[in-house]
Amino acid sequence: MIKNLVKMPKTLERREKLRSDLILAAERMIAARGLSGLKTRDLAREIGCANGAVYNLVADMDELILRVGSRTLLRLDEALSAAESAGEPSPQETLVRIALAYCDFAAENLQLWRALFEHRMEADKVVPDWSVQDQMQLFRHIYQPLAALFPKRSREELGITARGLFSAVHGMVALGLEQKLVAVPLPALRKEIAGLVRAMSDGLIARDVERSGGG
Amino acid sequence: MIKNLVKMPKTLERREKLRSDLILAAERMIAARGLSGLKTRDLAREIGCANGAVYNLVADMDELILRVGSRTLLRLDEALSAAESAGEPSPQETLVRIALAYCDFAAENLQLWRALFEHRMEADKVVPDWSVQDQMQLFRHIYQPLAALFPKRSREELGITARGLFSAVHGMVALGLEQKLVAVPLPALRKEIAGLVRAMSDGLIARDVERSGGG
DNA sequence: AGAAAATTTTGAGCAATGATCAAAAATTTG
DNA sequence: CAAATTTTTGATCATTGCTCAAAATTTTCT
Repeated sequence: MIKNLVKMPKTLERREKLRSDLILAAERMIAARGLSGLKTRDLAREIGCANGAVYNLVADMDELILRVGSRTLLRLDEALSAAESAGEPSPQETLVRIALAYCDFAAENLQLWRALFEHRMEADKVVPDWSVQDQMQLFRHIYQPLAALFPKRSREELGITARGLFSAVHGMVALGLEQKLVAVPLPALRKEIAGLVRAMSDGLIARDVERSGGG
Repeated sequence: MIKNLVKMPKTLERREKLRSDLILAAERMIAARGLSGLKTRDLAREIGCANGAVYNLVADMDELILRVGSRTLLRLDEALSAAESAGEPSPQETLVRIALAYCDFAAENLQLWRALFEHRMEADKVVPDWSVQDQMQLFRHIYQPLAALFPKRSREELGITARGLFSAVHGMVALGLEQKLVAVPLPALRKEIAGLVRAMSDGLIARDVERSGGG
């Protein structure tokens, strides 16, 4: 029968509250014990419902992990936004600040940040659109300073450069924070990143000038 | 009782053969179905032994995955070595060739390459030394051309730069081959990588000159 | 309000999986 | 060849994500 959408029945209210509790509990659990430490039974106990009830709130673990990822991406986005506008407006230094903010966020939210990249969708299931959109937002922070540095480049070229630069920084952070390869002290890693970002943008500018005129 | 080490009894022979079969089967299985598609029962069936026998050949799944990783790293090392010496000897172009070789290897061995980074040791177990050593070897390819470019830098500084550069390329390959973010066609990715590596080394050289004299 | 209908929650249970270990099989020794 | 030793086996355990019939709850209808 058709639901009364105005009264917001107790059931729906409770459900929304529970769903939100579930996502928060999952977030805490990943932060504390890593993606592989996330267990449905622990979650159910934590939010006070039956094992099976988790699947009334969320289609499966994949969705839950993606929801947590969405929250992590949102916070990351905020951190990058803050870095974008704090400090001197020079595009190069803005790029450096954003890179360092990315590094700091990853270090401070290690497990949640890792979960973003470790998680693999169960075979032949596609990542839902809302999650993909979340991810794409990140490049936009880096896009603006790049556009200022390279006014002649097309939107598409800039997009490619932005993704490349972002990926390079991501790699440095990823391998830098990985204890698998030699663990690097955080200050050293930050210095390394700042140096390479400056070098990359210097190099890109030099090649840009070379290309479009001044020899 | 004390084993006769000369006769190489049938048992040991068989065991070594089985162990080797096991690792090869695991390699094929990861290549075909990804790290998460690796199952002990399938492995046992594949090499023709009982389920439990897998644990006579290998301590646990972690060790097996590390053994496969060791083989993958060896092949990667060979690919990078080949790139190091093929083509013009200019250090910059050598760096570009190595980066592209890394990219190509990852693309051609996608699942095995991913397994190298996806795998996480079970909680509070340490990666054995032989595996760590394998991993460190990779930086050495990039170290030599860098030493040629920056003769004044100390061994330690060069090591840091080498790791940074390697990590940056790794990041571009990792996010570039990840269908999670927008899938990039391989030729475009290679172009992007070559461009950024050239820019990075240009930038690094400029900053080096600036630092140690001409300015 | 109260009974019937519809919905939601529950938790026992399923299937898959990594790992174990007592018993069976094979090998070596004497 | 029989006893002693080692190796292999596969039934079994514990853990998981997930399902689904039954129980509990909520809503609807009179």
